[in-house]
Parts: sequence; structure tokens; C-alpha cells
Amino acid sequence: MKESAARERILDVASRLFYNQGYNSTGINQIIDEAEIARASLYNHFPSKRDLLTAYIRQAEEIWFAEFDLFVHKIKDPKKRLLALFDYRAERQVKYNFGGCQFTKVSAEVSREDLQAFELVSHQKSRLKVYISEMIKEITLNKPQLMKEEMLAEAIFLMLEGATVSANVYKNNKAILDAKRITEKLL
Amino acid sequence: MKESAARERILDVASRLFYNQGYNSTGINQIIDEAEIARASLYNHFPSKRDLLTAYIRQAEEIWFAEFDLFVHKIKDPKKRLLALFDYRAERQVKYNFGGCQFTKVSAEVSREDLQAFELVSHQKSRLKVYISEMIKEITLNKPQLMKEEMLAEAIFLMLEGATVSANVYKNNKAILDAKRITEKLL
DNA sequence: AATTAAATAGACATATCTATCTGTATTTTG
DNA sequence: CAAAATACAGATAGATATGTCTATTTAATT
Repeated sequence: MKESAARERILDVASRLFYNQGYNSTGINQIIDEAEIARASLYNHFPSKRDLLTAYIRQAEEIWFAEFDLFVHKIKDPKKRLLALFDYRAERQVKYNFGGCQFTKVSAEVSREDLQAFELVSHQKSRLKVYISEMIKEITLNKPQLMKEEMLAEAIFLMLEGATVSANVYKNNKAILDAKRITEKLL
Repeated sequence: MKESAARERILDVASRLFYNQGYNSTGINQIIDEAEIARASLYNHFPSKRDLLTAYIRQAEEIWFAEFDLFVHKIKDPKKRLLALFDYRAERQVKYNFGGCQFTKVSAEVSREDLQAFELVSHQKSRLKVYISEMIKEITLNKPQLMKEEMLAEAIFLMLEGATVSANVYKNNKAILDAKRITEKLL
């Protein structure tokens, strides 16, 4: 079964708008206009706006990790790989105009009752944390006495998350680069 | 000049709703209904919904620090004071049903062009970071070789921020308590 | 007591929102 | 070529949004 071109256009436009102006501030009409598709086509592929959000988060997660793999695929040294994670995020913040983390943004926007949304977001976060843990396990730590590997992974994850919030709030990458330097000291 | 009771009620209701269901998902009508005031009264005190948002953030910042002072006023030891910051945030997350950080949430919701909103949010963040720095300066560090005081403050700030995001996403305080334990190791 | 200020109720304008529906045209597939 | 799926345009429903306006009542201040 071939992927529909219309479906792709809808999802791409919706993704861009959801991230740039927010889910709640983006109307179906604008998506229809900018994707240049018919109203009925949209509702054919996505029964409701909320379904479009689900598809957006799922696709965004896949792209996030795929592009990260691409970003670090040349880097063999696990320590450098881990540190490149900060560069990846910094680069993305520049590329997307310091809009912050896509997933965190959704969490902040959806209603409390929307448990599925939180589940989708936490899925990406957990996957990232596993990723960090795996990289750390490959590193021969200089300061193993400081804390256990799992705690170190958590520390790095939390700083990365906090730094991305800062990137959004301050509209710069200072915190992300600080977090990178701190991480270097901890390894 | 006495504070208007109506104004207070409006701001309190708006604050609760903005935080609980989001700024964009909260309508003026709901604020009017729940605050039990007249439509014109609202627009008398706040010319627009956006002005209400500004007042909300400003007041939230004052309350945030005032309540923190209250929370730690008995704690004299600067190290314990600093660590109490994590408890404060954890307690708030429980109290407010893991809705995440009030300020970060606003950042995630407002339009890119709303520079004033980002300014208001970053004001609270910067003030918190200063607060952390000041506490650290009072502590006699066990591991001064690890990193400079300013970097340590930044690390703690970022973990705290990241942990609050996690509290929101996962609906628990695990990350905040982890961040506390990590901070203990770093001091 | 008289003046000013603040609060009330509620109709109204205008715009936008999501979603449905009808009917036609195009494209893909058997 | 015929059948089925997909896309099209656009009217429409029904709800909700923010903000304005009129007119009356209550409360505070001089």
C-alpha cells in the first residue's frame, strides 16, 4: 500500500504549524490552506484534529532519533558520541528558531485528561534516556566513584532537558553548551 | 489605594485556569463564570486577555519566591536550604497535580512573537538561578576541584528544570528526587 | 447628601473553530 | 475498460472565541 502524497503533505504542514504556533493555536483551516488539500481529504486521513496530533508526535519521535543517528554516525568514540548529543540539540534549536523541545511543548499544551498525549511524550523521553544510558555504559569513566552509571545518565538527561527549556526561554544555546561542559567534567 | 476584591478574584481564577487547562484553552467566559463577576468588570481591570496573562505571570513569580522563603525560613544550614529547593518543587508538583512549571508552560504556549511573555518567564528563571548561586556561595564545598561555583549552580538549575519537566510528563516526582540525590553527591 | 467610581446583567458584533455533508472529478487498481 | 478508492470544491451546522456597548445598581469618597 503506497503512502498517500496528500497524507504526507497534511502531516508535514501540521507538524510545522503545531510546533511553530502551537497545537491549540493552529486551526484546521490553516492546515488545509497551506497543505493545499481539500477539507474532506484531511478528515479522510485523520478523523479528528487530535488524531493529527498523535500522528505528529509519533512521526516526530522517529525523525528525532533517525536524524540523531545520522548526526553521530561517523563518531565512533562513545564519549564524543554522548557529547555530540548536546550539539545535536543545539543545532536543532537554531534550525527551529529556539522553539524548545517538540515533545515537552505538547505536554505543556494538552489537557490534563489527555493521558495518551503524556504517554506519547514520555515514550520519547524514556527512549532518549535509554540511549544515554547505553552510551555511558560504553565509556570508561574517569570518576566512577562520583556516582553510579544510572545516576550519571539521569543527571545528563535532566540537564539536557533543562537546557532545552532554557534555549526556548532565553532564545539562545548558552545553557545547552554549559550542560555539555558540565557533562565533560562529570565523565 | 485599596486592592479591588473583584480584581483579585479574577486574577485568582484566571491563574488557576491558565495553569490547569492552559492559556489558550481557557476562555474569557469561563473566567467570568467561575469568578462570578461581570464581563465589564473583567475588561475594566484587564483590557485584554493578554493583559491577564501578564498579571498572572508577575503574581505567580512573587508567590513562588515568597512561598519558597516560607518553606525554608527555618532551615539555617545553606546546604540543607539548597536541597530543600527540590523538596519545595516536589511538594508543589503534588499540590498542583503534576502540571509542570507554571512559567515553562507559558513559554510553550505563547506565540513566538510574544517577546514580552518570554521576558517575563526568563525573569523568574534568572532570579531562581541567582538564588541558587547565592546559596552555593555560602556552602563550603567538599569537591571544589570538580567545577567552579557558577558551573555547579548552572548544573543544579538545569537538573531542577529538567526534573520539573519530567514531573509533568511522567506524573511523578522521581526525577526531582533523583536530581536531589545527584546534587548531594556534587556538593 | 452628592459626586465619583466600580460592579452588575446581558445583548451584540465579528470572527473563528471543528466537523459534517453533498456532489463531482481524478487517480489507482483489478 | 470498469470498479473502487482518493481527492476535489465549497456550503453549512453549531459551538465558542474575544471584545464592545448600553443601561442600571451598588459602594466609596468628598
